[in-house]
Amino acid sequence: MPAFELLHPTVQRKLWDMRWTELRPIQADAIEHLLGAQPTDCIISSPTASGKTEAAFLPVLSAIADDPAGGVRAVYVGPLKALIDDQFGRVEELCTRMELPVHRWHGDVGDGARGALLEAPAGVLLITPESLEAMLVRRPAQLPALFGRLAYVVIDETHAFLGTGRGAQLVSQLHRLRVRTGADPIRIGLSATLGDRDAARRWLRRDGRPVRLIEAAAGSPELKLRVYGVWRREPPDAERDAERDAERGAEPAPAASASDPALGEVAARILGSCRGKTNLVFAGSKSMIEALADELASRAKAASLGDEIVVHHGSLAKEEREHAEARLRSGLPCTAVCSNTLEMGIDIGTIDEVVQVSPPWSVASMVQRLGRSGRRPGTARILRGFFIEDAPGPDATIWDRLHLSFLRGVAAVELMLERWLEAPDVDRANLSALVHQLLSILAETSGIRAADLYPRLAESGAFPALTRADLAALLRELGARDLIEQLPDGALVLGLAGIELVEHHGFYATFKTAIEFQVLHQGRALGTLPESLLPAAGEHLLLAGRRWLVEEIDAERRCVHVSPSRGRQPPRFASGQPDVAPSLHARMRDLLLGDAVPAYLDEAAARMLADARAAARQGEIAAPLRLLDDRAVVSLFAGTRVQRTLWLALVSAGQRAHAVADVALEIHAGTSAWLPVLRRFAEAPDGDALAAYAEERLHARTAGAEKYDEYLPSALWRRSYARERLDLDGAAAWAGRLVVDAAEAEAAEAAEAAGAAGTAEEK
DNA sequence: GACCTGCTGCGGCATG
Repeated sequence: MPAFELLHPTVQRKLWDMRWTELRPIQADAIEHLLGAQPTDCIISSPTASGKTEAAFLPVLSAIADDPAGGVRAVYVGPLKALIDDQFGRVEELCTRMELPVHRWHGDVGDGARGALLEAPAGVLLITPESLEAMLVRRPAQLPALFGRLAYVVIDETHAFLGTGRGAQLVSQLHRLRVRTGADPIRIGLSATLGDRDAARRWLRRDGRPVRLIEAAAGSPELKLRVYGVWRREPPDAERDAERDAERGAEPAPAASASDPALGEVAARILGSCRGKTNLVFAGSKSMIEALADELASRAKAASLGDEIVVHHGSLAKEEREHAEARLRSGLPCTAVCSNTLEMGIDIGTIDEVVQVSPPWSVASMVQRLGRSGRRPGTARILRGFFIEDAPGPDATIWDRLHLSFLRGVAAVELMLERWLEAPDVDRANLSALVHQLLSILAETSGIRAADLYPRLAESGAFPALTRADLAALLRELGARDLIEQLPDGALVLGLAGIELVEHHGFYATFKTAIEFQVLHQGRALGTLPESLLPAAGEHLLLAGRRWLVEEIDAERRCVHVSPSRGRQPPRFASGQPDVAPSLHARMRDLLLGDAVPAYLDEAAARMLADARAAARQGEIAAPLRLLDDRAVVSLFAGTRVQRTLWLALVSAGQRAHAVADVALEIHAGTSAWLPVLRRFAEAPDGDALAAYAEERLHARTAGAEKYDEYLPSALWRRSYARERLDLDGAAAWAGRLVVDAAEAEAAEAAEAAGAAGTAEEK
């Protein structure tokens, strides 16, 4: 039967009303699968704005149209409140002719709307994982009435959940709902970019039931691609000013106007190609976003362009972000300087050009960003990359001259063109999320026997590596910390510390956030800054694309009061850095050692590549190991994890080694010192020992760790660190290879020395 | 130099 015929009559009428002339192939496939004879879980994968939401909701609404009440029949889980608000409008529009209520529930939803759902649960509910968590913890008795008849769960932006603690939380929640209410809904994942299809299916359902993959036929609109190299020839103004001040013996001016000429040049060129259009400019950091937006805005103003420059990132107030989104949708010329907050499917209308300033950390991220343009039929996707590199000065090292950041950008473009994407690790242990779900289950059940707890966690599929012994060790640790306790009848309940944790409103999220100060202008929220990097009163601050003077800091209320000003100083934000995949590093190395010049490089970028290749030849980067007089240089380009593992193997054995960016190592000792270390490591890599070193000496368990890592038994944390942050097999293979290379080099050297000695004797 | 996501219940006050 044709897909349209399978739809419920009211849904069909709605499509007539909306003057749809045909269903897209992905929608027809989804309808035929979900309304066919054997509907199963499925993943619908197709580009952004290709009608994925409708592909899921047309069949779901059809299926529940005649029986919409007696509980929520379909749940939509979204990773962002803004996305939920957008989708709420779209689903409501689809439901206008139907007697089918649509509800939304997240932190900004008022009591009235919440009451309406609780009073008569029915229809569709759009919700975040955190709000679902709050329901599980606070309203366990109401769950059967709310979700007992749940038939479908739609998970939007599935790729954002894969392999993350938040993803484990969501999968665990679905299992908990099933245990409590008996409902076992069909799961429908929606995604634009999937690096590993089988992994995505395994993540969605792990009990062996089939998961159907419904994919749009390959074939994307034409891609117009250009990569520009930009040289930073001199230090930024701030540095120069500081140096001049230092020479004069003066205090550095607090209101230094930090202007980076390279960023200014990028801004001028972006305006040149983007003026009069609607564009997204992705920059590498929030600090750079603000600095670049300021450069763009002052140039647009000086040239009297009507183009508006807006800003969008995670440290801006909701009102500021909504202003940017509305302006993008308006159709008036607009350039948004943004972070990955605009990667996901929030409605921002049609985008003409996507600009990437400084390389992204992953290929998947770049693909998501590019997916934002070329969505109008017949238009091309346009991507411009601007990669800034320091012009090498007299002190530049080989590593400076390799232009690694530029190379990472070009390598990411190359992999993107080959349709390669990073694969998420969906089999990871998710220990921090495990602690979170364990405490949450104790709150939900007000007590559960240990024998019932293991299956509830293990059978959820959220914690694939969990053994009974691991859980027992974890329970002992949590008991010792008063987070849980065991009653005389054997039931596990929350302890005093556990109750305190669960009752705090910060409990519901699996991720942690640093303490932040709110930035206010005349009582109006602009955004937030981390407590650890606050500017002082009297200093300047760029935020939300405008220039401010810090008037006063109210530590008690955690507020920074600002007023408009002319001085500019980019804000600072603390952050870690993600691990780069081995494939991306490998491609950087291939680029260095190859001789092909991609056609999309402009003249300066081609020059950068040529310079980097010359430096690579001079530095003998092709050789994995070079023995110099006072040190050994190891060129890895093997991914951050291999580098971290080898570095730990050396320093934990007392060697002086240090990392060169994340692609190489320098060992400051003779081979007689470090060769035995690597030989032992190659033969028997001991992940636990390396993790122990990282835990005790580098405080890896607190600094940069996940939210509840601090409550894990040491042994459990170490095993997961070794598995998730290190690459033991990869590093052991490298160690073995280096041992062989070093032995060969030394043998060659000895032979040469012997030969030289022989020649000397002959004389 | 380097990303992002989320949040309850209740007391107190103003307003119709």
